[in-house]
Amino acid sequence: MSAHDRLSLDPIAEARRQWAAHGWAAAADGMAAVTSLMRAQQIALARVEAVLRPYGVTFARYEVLMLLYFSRVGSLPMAKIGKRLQVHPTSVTNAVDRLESADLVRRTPHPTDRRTTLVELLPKGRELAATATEELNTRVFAAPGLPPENVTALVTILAELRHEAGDFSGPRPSSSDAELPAVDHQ
Amino acid sequence: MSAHDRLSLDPIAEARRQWAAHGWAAAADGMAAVTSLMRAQQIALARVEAVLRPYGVTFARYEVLMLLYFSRVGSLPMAKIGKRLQVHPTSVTNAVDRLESADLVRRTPHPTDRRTTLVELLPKGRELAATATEELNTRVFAAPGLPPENVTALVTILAELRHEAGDFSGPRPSSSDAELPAVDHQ
DNA sequence: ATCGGATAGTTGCATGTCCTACTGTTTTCC
DNA sequence: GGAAAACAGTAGGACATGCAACTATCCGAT
Repeated sequence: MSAHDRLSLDPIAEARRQWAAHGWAAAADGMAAVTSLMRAQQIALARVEAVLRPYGVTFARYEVLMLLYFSRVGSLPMAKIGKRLQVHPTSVTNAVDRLESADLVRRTPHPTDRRTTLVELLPKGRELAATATEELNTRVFAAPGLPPENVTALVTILAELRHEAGDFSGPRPSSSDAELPAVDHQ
Repeated sequence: MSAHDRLSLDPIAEARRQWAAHGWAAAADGMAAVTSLMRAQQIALARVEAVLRPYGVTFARYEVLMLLYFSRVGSLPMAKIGKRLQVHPTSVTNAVDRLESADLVRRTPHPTDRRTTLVELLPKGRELAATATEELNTRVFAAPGLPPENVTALVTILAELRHEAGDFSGPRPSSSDAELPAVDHQ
């Protein structure tokens, strides 16, 4: 993260220009979109982690915590966590290892299936989740640096991208919660 | 990456619901936006890296290559690369180390400033850049998994986010190349 | 019942990113 | 001029992520 030295020109717009100049106009927008995604994620992640740092957790671990926080029982199998967060099983192992070291969660054997390990949210973890969320909400999520209508549009567009990538098979998101973002092309 | 097992419901929409249910409605959209960004970046990166893998480079290294490819002289100072790509100096060192090992670039001393190291694109690197770009363009950038108008909208919205985050000080992107995406909120 | 395939988790390895700290250079300013 | 500040690049350390490989367990088809 950290915007080491502000540039005068948008580097992505610059790259887009280069793409067009080299006869790759058809791919210029796609390139710009992918590159923007990379950078925007970096920015968003940096903001979130800045808030979470004092709590001693990263966004990845925070997500695990919240998943458990929302689950009625307060515990979930590792595999289910990985599926919900859409990350590799090894990432779950890593996150849970660290959360366990910090006494925020605990591993428990599954009562009937000896293959699966349950991750249980401990009181300390539950409290951290609640407190950190409050702060994240006010300092980042409630003020993401975009006008509300663009936030919604962003979510909708990315939902379509995620759906297209096979993240979930449910209904196309565009038609349910929000409307398809209709961009006014001048 | 990898969409390990497709879920029936959109996990982010699910989280958004939970947020609202817990009295955090004001932050729900922001949370969804940030989370979507994380996942979308993962998806985009995975697609790109899948194409680049046979070439033996990652997206980070590819970006360095392209920067040099576009520079007239074919060489740039490390610091300038870091600023353009908006990454930490140590990341540039890392990428250049590997590119140099693969004989794609070469480090040269700066003629007048002995602090700076120039990175020079070698013929092999130039060729790889051209070939890989062709394939990336056709396999990813030209078909990013979104309708063209949404790709443009995405780029515009993210440009605003990046500008807001201080990535560049030039003109607000929304008013120059593309129009402000006007989302129809039904 | 049993064997083969699917599942759950872990470990080892490679990568990228950032941060902090440190060494040289160059520039700035008194 | 000369000291202080800024700048360029690198080394070491902490994390997260993914892949491949491996063990243990469960499940289904024969």
